[in-house]
Amino acid sequence: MIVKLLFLRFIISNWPAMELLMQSLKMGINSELYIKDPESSDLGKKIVEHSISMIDEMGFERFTFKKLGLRIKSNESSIYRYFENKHKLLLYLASWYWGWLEYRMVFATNGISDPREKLKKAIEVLTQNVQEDSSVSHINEVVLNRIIIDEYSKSLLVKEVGKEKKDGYFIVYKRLVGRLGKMVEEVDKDYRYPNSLASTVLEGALYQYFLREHFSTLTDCDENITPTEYFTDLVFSILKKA
Amino acid sequence: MIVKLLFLRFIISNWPAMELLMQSLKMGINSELYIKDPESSDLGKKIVEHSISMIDEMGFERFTFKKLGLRIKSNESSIYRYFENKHKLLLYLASWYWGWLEYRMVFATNGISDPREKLKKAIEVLTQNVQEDSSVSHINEVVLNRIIIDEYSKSLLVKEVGKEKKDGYFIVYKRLVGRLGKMVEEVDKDYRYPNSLASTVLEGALYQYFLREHFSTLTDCDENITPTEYFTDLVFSILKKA
DNA sequence: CAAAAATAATAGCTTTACTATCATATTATG
DNA sequence: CATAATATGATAGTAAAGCTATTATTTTTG
Repeated sequence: MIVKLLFLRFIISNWPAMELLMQSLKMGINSELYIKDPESSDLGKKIVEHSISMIDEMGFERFTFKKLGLRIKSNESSIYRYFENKHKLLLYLASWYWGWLEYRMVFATNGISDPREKLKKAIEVLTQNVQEDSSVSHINEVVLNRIIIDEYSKSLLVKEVGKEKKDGYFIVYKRLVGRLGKMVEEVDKDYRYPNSLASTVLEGALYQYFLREHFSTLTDCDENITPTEYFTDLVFSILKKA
Repeated sequence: MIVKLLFLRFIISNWPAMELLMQSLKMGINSELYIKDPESSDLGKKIVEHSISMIDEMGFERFTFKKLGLRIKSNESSIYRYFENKHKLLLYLASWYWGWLEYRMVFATNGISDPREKLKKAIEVLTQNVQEDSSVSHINEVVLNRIIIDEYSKSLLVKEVGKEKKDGYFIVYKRLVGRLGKMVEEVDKDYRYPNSLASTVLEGALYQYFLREHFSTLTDCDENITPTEYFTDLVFSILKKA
């Protein structure tokens, strides 16, 4: 009884934050990434939910809409009414992921006025690997984080797509890099490469996790040393001391 | 006449170096990456040569052995006698590329005794983009560099392959990161993340070139600022001063 | 309840990623 | 130089991927 009550209170107290999160996430994701908004129906949510777990299990190349249809007992053709193809679906998942990270970062750094503390917190949130499946019911953020580590680079590769479209697909990521770059500038106005540093941290953190998992000799990160520690040290060694 | 003579002298004087390069390159490349050594025949060389240009033109996913066959007026099935599939071919090209860079790096840093100067030179060679089609006749290193920037991450993604095999496919790259890591250690024995820094520099340089080309707002690199400059500054800010 | 919208079932098409077989060059060697 | 070995080419075929189209059946909603 008490448990239930507590649970209820939790839901209620978190409702506005959750709403805000969903708002902010949906706002960010470019509507050209989907044909029909997957958040708008049960089937759509199922598609997103199970595509995440299937890509994690079998890897992006072996994942197909046909297999997904079988898994969720729906029809291949129905899935095509939500996403043009699996590449767009991956872009959608990636946008969702970066939007979610952005939200958490903004939230976590919100009250902090000292630029160094703020940047430190931001790096922490952005380079930590996700441990808890927290906010949105049908999306498992832990698994999503794993597939982003393994598959994100595939989403970038876009010979087929024109500059304008490409820009749209990556607005969320671009905005996130921009924010981080700004925070770097706040700490050291004279540093000449804030955007490069920001993109290096975001991409580099994924890469270090990838290496830790698949090519451990290429990284010093392990159970003890985290990518967060490595990049925090890196960034604050580079920026001039206060 | 004078031009011809000079050219001849150049070839002759470079012959041993060239031989050595070829040796070192072939040595490095894991023989499981090909079925039949492409260096051993005209057809093999053609396959390598034209696969590079075709991947550059159309991107790795659109590139197929059938199309390559058409281009070089050979048969799809003949190509399959050299490479198991296009993914292995990409791994072969990547190994070749890293081996070539490794060779140039070792060569360029050979005489240098000061660890800082040595590391600086290494970073220069490893992060510079390739401007001249220099050493091996049938391989255009400029174009190869371009496809590595765009497609290298695809070669890494290896859900299908077991740990042991994977290690074999990437020996050259691993050795290169190892070498660079060692040079970092030589400069600062107390730095805790030499391998992570080495892998960050190699991967990060490719990424900065990629961004410069496709998402220029995410980087400060442009015609004036090079990834080499950015990473040189980064590395030497991190390592403790002499 | 009827119309509209969403989903499912089925079929079919083109391309990719191969494998297999047999024919024909090319090269090596006795 | 003959011939056996080897490399390459031509052709065919298969399974799966990556779609599109059509029609039938639910489900939603005004």
